[in-house]
Amino acid sequence: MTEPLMKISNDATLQEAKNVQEVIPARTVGRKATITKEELFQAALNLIGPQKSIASLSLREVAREAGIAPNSFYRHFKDIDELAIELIERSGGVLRKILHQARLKASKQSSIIRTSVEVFIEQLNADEGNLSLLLREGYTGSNSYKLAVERQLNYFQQELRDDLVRLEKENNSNLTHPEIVANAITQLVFNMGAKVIEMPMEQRKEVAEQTMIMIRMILEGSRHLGESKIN
Amino acid sequence: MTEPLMKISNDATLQEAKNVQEVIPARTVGRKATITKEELFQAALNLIGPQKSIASLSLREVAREAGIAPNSFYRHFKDIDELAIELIERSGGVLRKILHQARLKASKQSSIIRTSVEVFIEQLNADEGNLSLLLREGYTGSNSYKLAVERQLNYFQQELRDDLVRLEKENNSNLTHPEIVANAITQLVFNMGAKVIEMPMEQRKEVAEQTMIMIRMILEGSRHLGESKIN
DNA sequence: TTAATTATTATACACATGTATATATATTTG
DNA sequence: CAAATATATATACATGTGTATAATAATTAA
Repeated sequence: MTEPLMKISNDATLQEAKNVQEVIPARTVGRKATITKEELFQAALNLIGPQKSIASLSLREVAREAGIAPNSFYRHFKDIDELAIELIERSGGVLRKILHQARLKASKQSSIIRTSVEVFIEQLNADEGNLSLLLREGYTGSNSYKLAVERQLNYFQQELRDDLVRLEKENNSNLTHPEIVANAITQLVFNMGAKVIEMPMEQRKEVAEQTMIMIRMILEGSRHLGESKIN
Repeated sequence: MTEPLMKISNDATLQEAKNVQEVIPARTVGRKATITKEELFQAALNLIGPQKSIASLSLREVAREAGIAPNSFYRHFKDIDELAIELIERSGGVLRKILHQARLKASKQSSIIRTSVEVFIEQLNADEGNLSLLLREGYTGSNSYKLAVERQLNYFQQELRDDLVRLEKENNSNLTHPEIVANAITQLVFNMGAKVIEMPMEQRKEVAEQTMIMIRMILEGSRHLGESKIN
């Protein structure tokens, strides 16, 4: 990044406006925003694909896609990075909501697995943007991206853990290390998502079935590790 | 252009030192190469870190790091992409060799897990470049990067599978779906690697222990799924 | 309406990139 | 030794980038 050669001294108004806008979305004066954050999010999501990560997005690209002048971008985000972080959080929220609902519907344990994995894959079809974003940015990009993704995965993991414990109690079974179980499942499911994202439908099914077997292994293993203190 | 303060021009010793290069192309005429592919690999590895992926490497950056003029790059690779693919393959090879040796030393099953995971982490300390490369490029970047990484993980997975089957036979145990088991373990271990890469040592230990528990769950689960056809 | 206010765009600049072309230099062959 | 030739560098250019500064247009308060 290039350093500004000279700082402007008399645009305090500009900064003021930005802060106000961030805290109080209801402006009382001035021109109405003709472009919203949401539109910029969408533009970014359109551009991000299997090939393109957030890190490789340029401000000008996003602006172009959104149909605005490059500089207008600054009215909404300080940076591409700032947009990225907010986008990750948005995507995580959307996703968790959907998956949690899916798990709520499942009452028996066998179907919690199937339902979760299947909903996950469906979601992949419906809205690739959100997911592929999360899947990728956890591994590449700046530290702050990773932290943002990790936060989302932690939410997911914790909710899964609670569901698992509840279901096991209902079934009079007993998991050892439920957090670790939830962690492992989260990893495998998200990995599956990343892998599957560019596959045709038939192949997706197959990978999904394999992932379900893995999950069953983990659950079974977790129950048995408790019994027979091996290794 | 003021960049190259240091030239390598006639530094034959340096080239000699890096002479691990397998096959010498045996030119018969013309000027001797003063810079090798290996040096370009190293330059790239130096630059790639937790923050920087191959995709974000520029040709000029690599050339700068290697101490050569930008255009000299073309003598060895057509592209940054071409370098990337070869680098991925190189890294995969290095890594598999090390891990396979670790597994050979293990005779009992309990220690195959521990040994593999620990060697993996050690390797992370010693040579972050190779590993972080593989860990990242599987999820971002062009399709060809992903394919290259997938190829390496498949090798790894297959070797692991064979080892597991052999060990289970020796122990008179019996795994169901050994390929799936190997697949799951591979995913978890590589994920762990990616996560652990920026952690301090103490924390690494802890994550490693958790991963071992996951692996044990999978192995236990795999044995028991065979017995009691549930779900 | 008019003036004030502010979002958007236009223009401009310094810099980094990939690479085409030309040139210099080191090494081997004759 | 000199000629041949492979390799490295120098120079240059079109293009893309982030962003500073100035101008324009839309909206609201007066």
